[in-house]
Amino acid sequence: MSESQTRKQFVEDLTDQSDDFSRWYNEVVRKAQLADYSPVRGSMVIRPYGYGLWENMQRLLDRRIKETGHQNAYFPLLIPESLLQLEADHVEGFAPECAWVTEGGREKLEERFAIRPTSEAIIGHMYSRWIESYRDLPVLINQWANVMRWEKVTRLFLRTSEFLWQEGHTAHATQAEAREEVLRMLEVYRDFVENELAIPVYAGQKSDAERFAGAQDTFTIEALMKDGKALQAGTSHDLGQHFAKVFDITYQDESGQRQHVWQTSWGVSTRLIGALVMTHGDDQGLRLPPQVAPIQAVVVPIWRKAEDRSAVTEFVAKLRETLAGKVRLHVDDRDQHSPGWKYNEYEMRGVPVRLEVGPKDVAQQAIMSVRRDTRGKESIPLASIAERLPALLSEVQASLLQQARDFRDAQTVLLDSKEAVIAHFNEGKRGFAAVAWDGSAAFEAEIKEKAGATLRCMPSDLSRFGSLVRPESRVALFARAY
RNA sequence: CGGGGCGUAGCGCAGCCUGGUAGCGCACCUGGUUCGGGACCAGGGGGUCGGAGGUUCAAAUCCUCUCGCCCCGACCA
Repeated sequence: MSESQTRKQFVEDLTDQSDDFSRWYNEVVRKAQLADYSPVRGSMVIRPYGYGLWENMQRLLDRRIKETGHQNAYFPLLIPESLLQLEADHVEGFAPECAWVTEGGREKLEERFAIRPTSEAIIGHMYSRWIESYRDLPVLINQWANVMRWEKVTRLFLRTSEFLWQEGHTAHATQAEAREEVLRMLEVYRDFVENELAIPVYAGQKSDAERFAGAQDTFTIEALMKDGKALQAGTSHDLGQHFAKVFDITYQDESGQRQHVWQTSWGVSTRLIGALVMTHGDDQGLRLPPQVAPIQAVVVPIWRKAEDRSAVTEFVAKLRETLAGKVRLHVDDRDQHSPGWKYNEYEMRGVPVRLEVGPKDVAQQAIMSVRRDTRGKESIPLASIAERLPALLSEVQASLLQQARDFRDAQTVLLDSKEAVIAHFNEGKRGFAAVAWDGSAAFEAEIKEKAGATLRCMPSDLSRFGSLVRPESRVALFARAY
């Protein structure tokens, strides 16, 4: 039997990515205890390890949202149908996936409530009451919330009926200021996703066919998963004055004229956890970027004899003290599992660095570190671990981003025609295909129809697409997508 | 929503064709020995076979309906 066949005997073993990527994904999400299925169809339970990831993401993104002048607030879960219906495109976009509350207590409601699929309507309604003067602008509010969309086909983190996200909703005096906000937040997302999640993205604008229901323009960051499919990782919408007009959000300008505000909305969701899994994971399991990993380093104590045990325990206590407040550390001193078992377990769960402490290490007053991304080993003296380990974690973070970027770049091709794009995807190739696009809906629709690839975005950074740049067309990235 | 597949112990599966009172591996519990890449021995606990109805002396097994999940397509963060 080969090694891989032998390994299959273990419960915690995973399907190889190359055998069945979807299956690998489902297994790793559940076995690493990120999430589990719930008794509610299409809904999942986010387990502590997965929620810890989300909390770290929240903290890092929330900081950026506040640094750009926004405040958090909370709007209600239930949205009156009458409010939702005010904006035709919007309600058209969400109608098929709304869940409705029709009863309260034992009485049927006169007007049913939608469980929010997003909050433009309720927030627009409130803004119309809050905004009177140009002095009230801009309004820069974000909320962290759950939303619900009645999805027919669900997948853990990628598409569930209920999911967690943040949604920013802003109102501005001028179109230019709103557009500036849209692009500012897109850049915040790009920076957050690349630097904290180590996921490289193409930032750009959506086509009319792909933009958000009710938006004037939608901007997006698009990531590439290891199976070659693209994933929309965040969106930022220029809402123009559509919602301002239907919700009557107006202000008096300096000359006393009544004007409609210009609005934006932008969001990222727990889908980013799915992106993280599929960007970095390998056949052994997750590989988490240290910046968001719930456990940055796991300590595995090793002993043979009773006297080893006390020496090791003592050493581990010192190690713990040295690293307190510097690294998110977990010591696994459980007796029921061997060190080897623990190595496999924490590799599967993606812990960036493992610290092995056995009698040999105690004798040398050092710790054997093993990084998850390359399995590179390095013995670090206790005296320098407080400096070296954070540096090592930074190296892992940088390395994951670099690996993902190399993959994404290698999977991005420049093609010279619609036909070439169709042929590319129909040959079974994946990744991003860049092409000069005449802007016609027919061009886009034909590729979608014949090759199953959609226009992911028109990238704003054209530095690597120079040969496709023409005055009469725009550069468009096509991909098979989640 | 269309096509395909699967529901038997916590997980992975066998048993179903050819009905006869449910089994294997891992996990779990107890005791002991172990521990530097998934330890071993001994003992033990756990299942209305997804659900409902039917056929039969007898149903995990045959029939009907139903629910759920997975994969591939159409729609979406």
